[in-house]
Amino acid sequence: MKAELTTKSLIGRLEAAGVQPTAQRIAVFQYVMREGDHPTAEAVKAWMDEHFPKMSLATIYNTLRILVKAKLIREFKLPHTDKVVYDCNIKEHHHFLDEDTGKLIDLDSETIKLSPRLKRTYRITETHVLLRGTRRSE
Amino acid sequence: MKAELTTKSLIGRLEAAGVQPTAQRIAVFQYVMREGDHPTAEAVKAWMDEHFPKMSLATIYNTLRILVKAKLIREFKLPHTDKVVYDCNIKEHHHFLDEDTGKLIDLDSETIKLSPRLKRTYRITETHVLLRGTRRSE
DNA sequence: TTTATTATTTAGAATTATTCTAATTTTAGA
DNA sequence: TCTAAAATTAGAATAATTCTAAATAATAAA
Repeated sequence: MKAELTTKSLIGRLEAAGVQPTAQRIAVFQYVMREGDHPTAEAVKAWMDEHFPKMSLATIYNTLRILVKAKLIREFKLPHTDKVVYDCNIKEHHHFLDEDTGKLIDLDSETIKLSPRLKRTYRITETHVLLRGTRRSE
Repeated sequence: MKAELTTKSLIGRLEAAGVQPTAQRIAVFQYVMREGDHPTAEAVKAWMDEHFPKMSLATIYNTLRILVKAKLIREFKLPHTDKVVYDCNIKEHHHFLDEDTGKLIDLDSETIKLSPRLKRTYRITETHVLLRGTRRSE
């Protein structure tokens, strides 16, 4: 595991962001950062039901909201599902939905370019992109 | 009004698409094609309450679904709202959300370019883009 | 035309993800 | 330890959309 993803360092990050590191918050943060692959609140709940004594769904939603607000994780509303997806990647990036596996893949920001004319006409503050398709066999 | 948007021609398009042109369907289609600017089902309902004797919300949802399936209009799930938005523009295109006015603006498909590397790695079948920001004053 | 069949519309119930409420529990500080 | 503030909780509320089953309208057959 990457050094920055130890429980200790994650607690440090919560504190640095002004978020009290309760047992529940540590568990949710840890799951999204380490195990979860673009999890939904539902996926967090399922994991907690297995690995945490007892966490209410309300706490999961509350905690995810707090983590997003603190910019420790990001949330995405994507057009292929009604469920909000959480992402440990807080850098600006895009998504590719692999239709074979159903998995979301992060795409680097530079893989998509806006035309200069567009940037001249609009002051763009947010860019949401979801591509769908399949991986090409190599 | 453009010649192709007369009631007669819209009825013709419904028929050509194998959709029986009932009064309700003509009214909804007409509204989305002519008056509505990226309307939601709610907006369609509000308009019908003013201009159509009596149309149930179920019919509005049914009809919009039928029109989308027939590829006469398109629907978009955008990340800034939970409401589905309908669009008379059936060509592949993107959207810009003007944060000053709240209005959606259609962007030409060519305003956004995917990197060649990306296209080499993935077979992309759908591209969803929403940009947010403000219009630059000229 | 009459009748039979099929398609459409409808009101209201159901669904689903998420947020809210109000009460309880936990934590931190004096 | 005691108090106050913060966090957690169960369950109710919300909101957009879909579903259900009954009523209405339209089309086709006799």
